[in-house]
Amino acid sequence: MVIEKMQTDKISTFQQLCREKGLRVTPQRIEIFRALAASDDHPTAEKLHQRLVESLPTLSLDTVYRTLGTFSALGLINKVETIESQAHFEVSHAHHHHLICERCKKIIDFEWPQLDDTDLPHETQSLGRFDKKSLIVYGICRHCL
Amino acid sequence: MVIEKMQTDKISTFQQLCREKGLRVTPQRIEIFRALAASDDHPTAEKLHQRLVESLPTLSLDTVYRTLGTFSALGLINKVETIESQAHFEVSHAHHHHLICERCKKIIDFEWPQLDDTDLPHETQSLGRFDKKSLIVYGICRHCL
DNA sequence: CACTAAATAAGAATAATTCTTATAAAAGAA
DNA sequence: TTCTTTTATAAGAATTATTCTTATTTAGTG
Ligand SMILES: [Mn+2]
Ligand SMILES: [Mn+2]
Ligand SMILES: [Zn+2]
Ligand SMILES: [Zn+2]
Repeated sequence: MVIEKMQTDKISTFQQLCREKGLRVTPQRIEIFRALAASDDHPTAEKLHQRLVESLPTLSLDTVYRTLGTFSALGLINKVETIESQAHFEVSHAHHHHLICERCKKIIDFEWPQLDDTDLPHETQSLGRFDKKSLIVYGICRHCL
Repeated sequence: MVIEKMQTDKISTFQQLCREKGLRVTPQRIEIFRALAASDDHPTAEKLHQRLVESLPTLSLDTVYRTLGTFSALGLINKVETIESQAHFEVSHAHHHHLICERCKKIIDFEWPQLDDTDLPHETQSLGRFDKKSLIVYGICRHCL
């Protein structure tokens, strides 16, 4: 119930934002956003498409890619960096970092405000203006241990 | 001169390691390793190939990919994680992190031993056994500022 | 030198992503 | 609502990045 409400809120905030940015609110965009927001993993475009064709049988994979690109440009979602060939996505939320299991490739969120608040080492100052920290920690998840 | 010596050392260490691992020392492997070790950027397979065809005109792109894969499996080189489509590579050296310029996409190394030595937040303990930290910091390099 | 296993070149194949174009449908106006 | 304009979509073609297949070459070894 609370969860459903959160979902509804997320969706209407999303629709709001689309209108502000001059983007049309299409069923495809709503469903793609909803599906990604409902994911607790970090799905690929392909995976999302697989999940969505159930409810939108004519949805094309291209639309998923195109829409994820649009959302990403708006900062609504993030492309998660990994060394894998397929890109992974997530709805933007509280800034966080990722654990990646080297065996099953699962991506797990965790927060580390202490790191976020720490300044980079002094010598980086001369290299440019850098800020957004994204930490990836590799290891083995508890299911694979 | 000192640099040349370092290079020679790197190459012979490399040859040593190949033999230990039962890998044949081929001109292609030597040159690919040399080219990557001589790079101060983080080239893609394609970029490396472009650089190498000058000295090895028959070198195939496939060999570059295959060889980088082999080296990577040995831990001799690293695939650098970015959200870009093409993979970037570097010869393994002192553990370090990366600054990525959002404008020119340049990848810049920096070290942060303090981060390396800091334990992850307590709540990650239950998620598995994670250790290898890889920090990417996004921003604008000084040339693009 | 001769043998054998491993590596390579070349091009075909595959996987991931993006592009092209004809059609559909949102948003806004009448 | 209906009409108009503009944007988004579906479908499949195209492109890009990477990997595979196979015939040939070569490193390592005796
Ligand atoms: Mn995440
Ligand atoms: Mn590096
Ligand atoms: Zn795992
Ligand atoms: Zn730059």
